[in-house]
Amino acid sequence: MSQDLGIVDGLAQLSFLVQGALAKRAAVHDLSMTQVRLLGVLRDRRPGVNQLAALLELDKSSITGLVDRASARGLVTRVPSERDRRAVEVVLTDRGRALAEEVERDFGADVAVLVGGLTDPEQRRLSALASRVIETSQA
Amino acid sequence: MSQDLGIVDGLAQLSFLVQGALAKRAAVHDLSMTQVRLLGVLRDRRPGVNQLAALLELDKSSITGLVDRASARGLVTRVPSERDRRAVEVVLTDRGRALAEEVERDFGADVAVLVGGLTDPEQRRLSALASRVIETSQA
DNA sequence: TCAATTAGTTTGTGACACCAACTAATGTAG
DNA sequence: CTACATTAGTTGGTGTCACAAACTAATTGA
Repeated sequence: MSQDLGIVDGLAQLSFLVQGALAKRAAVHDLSMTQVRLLGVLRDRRPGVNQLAALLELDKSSITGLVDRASARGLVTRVPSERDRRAVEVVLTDRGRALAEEVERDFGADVAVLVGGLTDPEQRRLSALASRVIETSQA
Repeated sequence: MSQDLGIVDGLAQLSFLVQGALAKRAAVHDLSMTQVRLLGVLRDRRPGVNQLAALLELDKSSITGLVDRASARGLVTRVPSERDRRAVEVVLTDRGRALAEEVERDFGADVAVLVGGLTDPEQRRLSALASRVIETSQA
């Protein structure tokens, strides 16, 4: 049964599965993948526009519209920086935080289903291997 | 060191890593993620527009422009169906196939680097686990 | 045979990506 | 203490890509 796809196709297809699940959960709340990443990144940071551009690997001009739309929905706000009158800090609102947490919960349920065919030890092994790969990439 | 992120964050972050690598390799050739998926899907199929929409989970009206642009670059062609004069078959050209293979090779190199921190048996285990998850999702 | 269905395109709207050019504030060299 | 360069962020222009609704043309079926 379990036709091994090889590491390249396996990881590629798995990534499409996972991203697809996340995108669908996000779409329920009219969030694009980029919006999800924005909310995710803001959970533990209050970056300026330029830092945000670096974090999301986008052009800074793309950030303006992204934050505009999220801000129009009350998910984030622009707080003027104290030390630099040119700069702003982009900050998650309570509403934005709540929405991020909701999407995260829903997505977690999807992942549970996805890996439901694996035994608990296998799930732990997969989690550990994924973590190792991520860790490597950060070095 | 190896802080386990848990299965949810682990798979999510891994999927962003993998998709990011693929997107960058594709961007070198001015291919969007959707174009890559189009080329990938056409490797072993010659679907009509509606089937393509189902495969890519897009609206059929989105397919028209997608195929238009790929066709303008000589990557795919529209072949009129023999049996149904309304229908077309979207087919990969030699150029499209060559490009798809090139992107696949480049991306394969990225994956090799990504999992380079794992031993060979670990890589096989990861590949097997990924394959199992994918297989489950197809049932 | 003729109404309903199906295949695909067109039109219009919006999100989102880029680049280049811009304003305003900050930094720094002389 | 200016004057110039740099930095933060926005604006405007272009193109891709997604959707929905309306359309044309061919096919099906009652």
